[in-house]
Amino acid sequence: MRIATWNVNSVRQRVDHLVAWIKETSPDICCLQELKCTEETFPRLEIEALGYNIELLGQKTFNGVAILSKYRIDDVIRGLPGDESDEQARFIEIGISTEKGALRVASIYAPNGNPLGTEKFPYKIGFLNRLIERAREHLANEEVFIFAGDYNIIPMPEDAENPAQWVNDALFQPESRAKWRELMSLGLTDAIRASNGNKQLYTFWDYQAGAWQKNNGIRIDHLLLSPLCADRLTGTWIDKHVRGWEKPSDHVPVRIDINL
DNA sequence: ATGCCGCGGCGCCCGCGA
Repeated sequence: MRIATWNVNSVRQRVDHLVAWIKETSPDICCLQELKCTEETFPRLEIEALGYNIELLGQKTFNGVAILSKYRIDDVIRGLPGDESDEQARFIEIGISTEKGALRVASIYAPNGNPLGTEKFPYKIGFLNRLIERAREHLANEEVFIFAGDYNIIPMPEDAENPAQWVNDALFQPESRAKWRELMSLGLTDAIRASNGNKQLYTFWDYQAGAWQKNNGIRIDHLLLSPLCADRLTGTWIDKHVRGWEKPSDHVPVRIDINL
């Protein structure tokens, strides 16, 4: 089974790229972030024509997450549990069934958290705390799951071409990185790191200041695997070439194969 | 340097992203 995540930075702007990339890579399940549209304006027909079921949590202008699935979707959770007052569309989770057992997949768009010193940073940390709690519950229930998405965390210095540039940024704050370690210490596996050692690999290049041309990237899009999922990991890819397409997203797709 | 670029919107500037 092939599972992917991609922050598309407006799904309506990116629908041609999305279709082309799906035809190239044929993911079974695809998590999307930053739809920047509502349920009503999501390009449903174009995606359904490729054979996908679609579940999404939309929002006008900002955020928005979706999961495309070639498998029948058994159940859906819209919104990250733990804060009824949170109105931002940043989390959707589905359950599917395979011959080898059930799988849960979440599409996550963690808050950016900038600028520091505003309410945005504690909101980011609060969101990550709720995500940790969600993972803890799944582990306690012995669920097989994948938490995929834009975490807006640079886990380690080797996850940035120029780490010094990020020291005063919410993405690389000690508190953000500590939340990442807290997730890892639950027993989750960072799929890209598990199969690439400490190699410098990026998933995001800013539109500004020629970041792409200089390869001034960061790795912030991650697939975190529960223990049984990690045991079944057979391959990982970062589809970097997509960043070179005409009018690209600033993020590229990341995908894995698992023996499920 | 807080902008550089790109996105959406009761749009022609502004907030937001990372």
